[in-house]
Amino acid sequence: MPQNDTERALRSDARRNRDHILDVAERHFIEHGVTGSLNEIAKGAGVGPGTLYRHFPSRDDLLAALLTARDEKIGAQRAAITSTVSNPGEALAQWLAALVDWAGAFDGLPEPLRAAISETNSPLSSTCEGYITSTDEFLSQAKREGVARRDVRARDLFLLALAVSWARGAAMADDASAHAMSDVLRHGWTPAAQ
Amino acid sequence: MPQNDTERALRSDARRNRDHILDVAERHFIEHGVTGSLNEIAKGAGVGPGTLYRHFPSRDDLLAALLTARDEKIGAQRAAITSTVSNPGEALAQWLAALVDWAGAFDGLPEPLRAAISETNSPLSSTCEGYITSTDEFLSQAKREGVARRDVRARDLFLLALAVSWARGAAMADDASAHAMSDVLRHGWTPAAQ
Amino acid sequence: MPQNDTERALRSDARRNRDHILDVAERHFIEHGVTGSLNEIAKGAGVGPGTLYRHFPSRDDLLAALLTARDEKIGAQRAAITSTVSNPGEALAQWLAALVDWAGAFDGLPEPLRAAISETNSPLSSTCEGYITSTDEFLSQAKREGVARRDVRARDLFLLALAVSWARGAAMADDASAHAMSDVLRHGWTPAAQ
Amino acid sequence: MPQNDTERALRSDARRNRDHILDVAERHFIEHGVTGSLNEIAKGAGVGPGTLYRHFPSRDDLLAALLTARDEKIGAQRAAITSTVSNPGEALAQWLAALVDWAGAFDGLPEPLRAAISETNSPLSSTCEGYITSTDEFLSQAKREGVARRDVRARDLFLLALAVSWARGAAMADDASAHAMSDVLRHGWTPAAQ
DNA sequence: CATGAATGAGTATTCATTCAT
DNA sequence: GATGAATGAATACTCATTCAT
Repeated sequence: MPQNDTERALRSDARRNRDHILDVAERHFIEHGVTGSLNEIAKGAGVGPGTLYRHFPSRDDLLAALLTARDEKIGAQRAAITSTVSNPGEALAQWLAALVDWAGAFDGLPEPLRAAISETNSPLSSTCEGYITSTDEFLSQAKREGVARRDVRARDLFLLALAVSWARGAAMADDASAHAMSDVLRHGWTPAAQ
Repeated sequence: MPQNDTERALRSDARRNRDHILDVAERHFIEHGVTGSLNEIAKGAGVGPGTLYRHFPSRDDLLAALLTARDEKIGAQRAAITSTVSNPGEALAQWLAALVDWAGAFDGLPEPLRAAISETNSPLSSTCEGYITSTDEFLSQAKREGVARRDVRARDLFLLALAVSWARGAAMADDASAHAMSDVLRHGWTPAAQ
Repeated sequence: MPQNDTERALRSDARRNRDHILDVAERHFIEHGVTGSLNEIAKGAGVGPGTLYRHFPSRDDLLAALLTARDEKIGAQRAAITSTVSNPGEALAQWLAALVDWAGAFDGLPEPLRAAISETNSPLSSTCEGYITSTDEFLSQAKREGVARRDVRARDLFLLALAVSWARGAAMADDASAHAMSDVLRHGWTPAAQ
Repeated sequence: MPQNDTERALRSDARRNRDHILDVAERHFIEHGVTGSLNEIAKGAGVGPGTLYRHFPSRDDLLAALLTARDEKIGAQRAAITSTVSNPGEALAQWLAALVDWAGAFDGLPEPLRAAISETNSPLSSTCEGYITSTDEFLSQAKREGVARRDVRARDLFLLALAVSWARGAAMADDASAHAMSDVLRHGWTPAAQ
């Protein structure tokens, strides 16, 4: 029986399907936020909901895959910061700004990310842990140089970056606010020279 | 003594109903978060959905009423801070902490509050505006005394308080994080003595 | 006891209330069609739904009262036709046109009118019967003069007038159609000279 | 023989479901009119509301499907008229009578049909358009033979057929009226020999 | 592996009507 | 006689998830 052929075809089809689903899902999440209908995504990708479900058993799996695809981008940012920014304080600041942007990729993305921090079962957990680790590297370096407070923890900074991203999420359209909040994150609302 | 009760009821059995609905809604929101079923609340209060709808045309109306009922509490806090805390920086810090607690009354509450900031039509809008004004009073005083940065705006601080409250949400149960985030909000992650 | 005074006041209030309700209901029906919410009308008139219900136990009672108020207008039309149009065929045609307009006063009005013809219990029944009688007068005269077919009945003509009004009801915006249908009603779709 | 049945089911259990829904819907609409509850139909068919919704996204879709199933019947009537009635006037008359019957299949059916004429988006629109076209064919032929007035339009005749069907509705149960109205439609209320 | 039909609980919302005040 | 609070059945519609084909 020529199943060999069939199986190969299926595998390549599956791969193509998976990638296509991701493309469609990304567009859908950008347009409708992360709570958009999964069935709608399946329909948009030309597959049945069962196929979507097979590839991504939950919404978080889909999100995790989408974020993994973006790993490269923020990874490049991290490398660029590491290699070009000598001031560790500035480096941490830029990294946190990158995180805020990253979590703002889709409307409502901060929510499942926050949830994933507390639930080790979520497919987004490892994603978050990875970025918490990165944050810790920048933070540790900053602490060593004395430009970050010793009592600040990487996990909290990551969570705050999500929070700032969440706060931005509103139909704010106010760039000033966005910057101001990141600024408060860095310096607090107390004056630098006090 | 019983007549007193009766007279109140005579004036309006609706009053009793309304209060009862609010009680039930409060319990429901505490247990199931602000997205809990309104019909369930009506059922729990022993009234038809129409009655709930008559008193509170939208979920936000219900939330606004619930928060108004708590006005007294946070108002008292504000008064206490004003009268007992002489340091304006500390006063602002305590006020923001009170706000974070306030927005954490129900799971998911920060979300509609954030939305209400951008929509002038929401019944929660005036609630938010009131607290933004209070924040501005504390902030202005702090600026006058030079213990708050001049480029920080009350609206952004309020939004950040919501964001911290949001970040606290879920099964965080980590008090250290909660305090740490409020602390970062005040001082940033940079050392005080720089 | 000064109930005499009170009763007089109530009566005059009631009268004013009734008239005011009718005014508001007319506006409401014109804007929202005859299926518009009765409670909304009560609210608009500044009375409780119970008051509306007391004056007009059913929607049809309200419609009947509204149509009675218009009796004068169509009555005047009838008188004018009778006194100025000598040709009985033309008179019947004009009367039917007046009926079509009358039944088109509110969106959806033909529906309860049609129902009222078959139900003797409806408050609209007597209204309809009255106009059927008027139609019969015009029709009989036309028959006597040989300008109306003997096998046509007044009730059917009235019903057809309602039907034409119903057909117009759609967002037609097509005056030609409106006239054409009335014309078919008079002459049929067969040529006059055949 | 049972396999035949099974194979059909294999090809699509949905087919059986769809047909069953249509059967139930037809009975329901006949008994309760076209405004009957869709959920009730779903329940009656033993399917969830989602299944009904999947097959027929809107009430009009369901009606359109039901009418399509009757296409055959009225199509046969049209063919019979065309082939057996040589007099084009009589042919048009019979076709219009067939339309009146068709639109009277369910209580309240004329209403959505009328609405569909003005809305190009309705699933019933194409159905209506088709029958307007058929009407035009009969009408044009009649005009060519001089037995229909040249200023009568097919769309208006179709609408009038709906109107007559509408007028027949409710508990009329008066066959004489029904015939009379169709007759007026053809000849008007003026005598043939004038 | 893919399909997509089916599920069916769940939610918000409306409104004529009643009746205690 | 007036009020208006309460009723509560009823309806349309959604969507994650399953599973027979």
